[in-house]
Amino acid sequence: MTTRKSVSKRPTLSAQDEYRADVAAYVAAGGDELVQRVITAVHGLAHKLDQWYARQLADLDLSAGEWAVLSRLARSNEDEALTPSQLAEATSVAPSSMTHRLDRMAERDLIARATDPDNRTRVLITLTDEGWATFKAAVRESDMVESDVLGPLSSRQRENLASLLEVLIAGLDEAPQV
Amino acid sequence: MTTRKSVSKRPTLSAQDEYRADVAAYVAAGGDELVQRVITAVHGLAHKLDQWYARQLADLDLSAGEWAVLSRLARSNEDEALTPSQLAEATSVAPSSMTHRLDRMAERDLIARATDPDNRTRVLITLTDEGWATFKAAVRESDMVESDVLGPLSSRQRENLASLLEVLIAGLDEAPQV
DNA sequence: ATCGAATACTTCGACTTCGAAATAATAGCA
DNA sequence: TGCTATTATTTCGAAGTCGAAGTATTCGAT
Repeated sequence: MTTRKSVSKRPTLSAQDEYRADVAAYVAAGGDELVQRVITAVHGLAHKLDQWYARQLADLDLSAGEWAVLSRLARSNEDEALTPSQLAEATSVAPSSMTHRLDRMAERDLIARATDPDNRTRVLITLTDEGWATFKAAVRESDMVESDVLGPLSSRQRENLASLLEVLIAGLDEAPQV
Repeated sequence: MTTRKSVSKRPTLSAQDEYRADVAAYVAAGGDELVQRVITAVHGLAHKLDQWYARQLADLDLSAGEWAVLSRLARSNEDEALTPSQLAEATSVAPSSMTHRLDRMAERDLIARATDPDNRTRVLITLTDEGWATFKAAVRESDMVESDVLGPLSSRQRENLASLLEVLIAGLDEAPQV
């Protein structure tokens, strides 16, 4: 009985093993080790979180793109209304795609369209009560997952991590066009 | 001269301002502040990096998805060949999408398809020399951008940041199905 | 006041992705 | 060996996204 090439073995690497293999490959190809550890970890985390969000948003019948619109509107509904173009820019999508996305969201009464009285070329988008409720529900659900992810860190470590990341965020504005 | 409703003002918020506004909105909606600071920063960084990658990859005529395939193959070409399904899983895409993606990549001689001699149901994908060269070129380009992003941190801080993130990565395997 | 350029959104055609059904080959069991 | 269940990939139709062209409104110069 020879073992006949164990091709069917596929143990599904753990997130940690995936991470290590990725870093190794990037370093082997000429990347700096410390840089690759940080960047690969950031991507791995973001990606994993995105997968979880997608599952939770599906419960609320929202796509990631729709969530992005809700989220962007939620953080500036009172003071300033946003136009479709601004939403497209903010959520990294083409203006034409935003038109359709807003169509669907208006159909479901999550947002409302109104032409700007001061400039009738413009359309102003606002969150409806329904939209607000959906936003808050999503945040509360997500916060639970996110708290779990940060579970292994103490309060002090979280503070430390947040500070380091915020330094990088601040630095993003330095050299905008790379 | 009245100021007549400054609607046309759109100063394009800095990455830092965007970050702060997002955190504020999530906290207002019921999220934990420290958690939201970390998570929002991770997402913001990943998103910004993705934008830069997209620009660089465009130079090499690669989509983000094609890069994902190249990258996954590059880190395990010697020991194990991968099937389309495994690549689909690894890059978070439907198997049917992978079929088309591999079609295009094979057309450009970045990858090669070969039926597994041990199980003719399977197709094994490998990187061609051209594929390898493209992978390495992309890594070297990306590493420059990434180094810039980490510029504001000292070596010691980078090490600290990497360690904290790696704790979180390790924790992802604990509670897989949320 | 009016013409032309600029701005903002939408419509259109092409392409990518998805999920489900179809196709092909293997593995296990009688 | 022959039959059935399983595994793996591809094909197909529906939906989302993109860039470009189209439409409507405003702004500025004459």
